Amino acid sequence: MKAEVINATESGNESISEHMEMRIKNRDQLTQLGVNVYGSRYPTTGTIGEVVEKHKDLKESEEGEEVSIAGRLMALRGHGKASFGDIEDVTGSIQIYLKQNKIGEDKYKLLKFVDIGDFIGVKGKIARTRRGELTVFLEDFTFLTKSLRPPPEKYHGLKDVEIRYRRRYVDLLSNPDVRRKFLIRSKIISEMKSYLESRDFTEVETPSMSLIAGGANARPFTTHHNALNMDLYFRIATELYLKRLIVGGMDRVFEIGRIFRNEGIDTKHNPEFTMLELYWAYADYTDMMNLSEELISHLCEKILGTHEVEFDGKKLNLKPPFARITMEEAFRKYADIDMKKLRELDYARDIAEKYELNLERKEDVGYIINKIFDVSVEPHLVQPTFVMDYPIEISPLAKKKEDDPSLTYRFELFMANSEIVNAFSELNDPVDQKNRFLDQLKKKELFHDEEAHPLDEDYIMALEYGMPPTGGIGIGIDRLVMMMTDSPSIRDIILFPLMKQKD
RNA sequence: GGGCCGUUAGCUCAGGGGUAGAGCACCUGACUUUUAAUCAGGGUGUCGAUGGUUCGAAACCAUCACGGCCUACCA
Repeated sequence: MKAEVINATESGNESISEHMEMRIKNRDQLTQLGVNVYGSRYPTTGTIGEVVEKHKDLKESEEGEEVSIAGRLMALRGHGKASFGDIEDVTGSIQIYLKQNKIGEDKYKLLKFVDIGDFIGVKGKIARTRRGELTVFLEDFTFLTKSLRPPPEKYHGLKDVEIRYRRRYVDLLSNPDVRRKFLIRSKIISEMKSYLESRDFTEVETPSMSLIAGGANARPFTTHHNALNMDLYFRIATELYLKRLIVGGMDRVFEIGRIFRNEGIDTKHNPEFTMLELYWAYADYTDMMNLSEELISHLCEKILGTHEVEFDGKKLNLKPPFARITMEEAFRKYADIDMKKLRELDYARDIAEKYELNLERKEDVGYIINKIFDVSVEPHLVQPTFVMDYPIEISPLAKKKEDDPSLTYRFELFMANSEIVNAFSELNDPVDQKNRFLDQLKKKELFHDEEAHPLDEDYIMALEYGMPPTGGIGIGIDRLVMMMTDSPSIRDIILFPLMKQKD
């Protein structure tokens, strides 16, 4: 018996706890009584949420309709020949009441073998108890699935962050707020799609694996295709493929895609994350600013019902228009730094030293300016703010400004001191683009910069066919979800974050 | 990568050289309108792992593993 038990339940080398043994015994007792503890479909009259909604005005003396519902048993309160319980599905939870003389002595005895966490189907009339609680007065119940492991404590839920991330299913089943966050994440993405589709954008899918990983500064993951005997990279951005589609005449495209970057992990970074990239022909970066503030405020209104969002103890007002400031103005306003002077390498180095920046030998003026910006200006950017006109060296895919070729038509949107959106008027001159790529290659050699953009000859060729003036945008979905759900860590809004192997 | 902190029962946590603790959960019994049900009884444990110090280690020391926060890099 014991051997069979272990066979059926062992996962890894873990020993069987007393709690599991009790549950396994209950399962076996039921099986011996001819009960199928892993039942099949259970036709319901609706979800628990629907039943609760439908009967929310039911008076204490009234009797509601007869319902069949299914869910996970989350609590059981025995009272001898009667018992209360709570069952829960994704839409909500409701109390159930079982009385021996209602469902019969034999059936009531089976309750002894029911454990919290089991899935059951129940049938009965809706009414209120003496305390006014909406309750299904059971006429019958059916085993749908036996649970062999005890759920976490009902009051505190599962707190251990390591187990929460490694066994998200336990986190989800015991912490309703976690479930709520992931449902919001899903809504944000689906609402984003329908919003963009309503503006005539077409959703597309571009390759996740290719010979060149371009479109961003990042180190890629590598993999290998056996049949073709070919090394491949996982994408670090969708940008260059999407712009090829603009060349091809798909004037408004977007992709909400998984991106992979082989870099550090912290509260704001997971190796795989999700980004919206969107390209709009005949538009420019001012259109992108309008679009991003409208999109973000639309999502807040539609999903949260408010423009006031609290994140990390900071109150954010996401009602448009968002503040717009050039990088040069931002430097002056928040750090009393003259950005024009920063273009002199020696001066930039001095300032960088003042901020105790580690420059890693990447002594490129644009790079240093950006680093100084990160430490001197970014900490001030709590309310949503567009920072415009980035240095050309760190913006190799953006069109340069006509009145100042050291800058580009690029902006980033900051909220709660974090970058959420990166967008620009796309560079569509193939000669300029090729030179920018070559500059990146020089950086790669000069500074051993493994994150520099690679040269993508096919992309240049595409530009040679002609890409209309285009505005493009990238939105970090994970960061946006973090803001909208007040989640301080990216791991709280990625269902299965990457964890180190244990044992 | 560096610094600090954590890992004790199924879960939430206390304990800090001398027999392993509490609440919830669980087990036994009582209870036909409870809801963090109640009442009476019962601790169910490789104290993250491995070494060391000690008469004696969950505790002290060392190393390792995993995790968290801060920091550095990146979105």
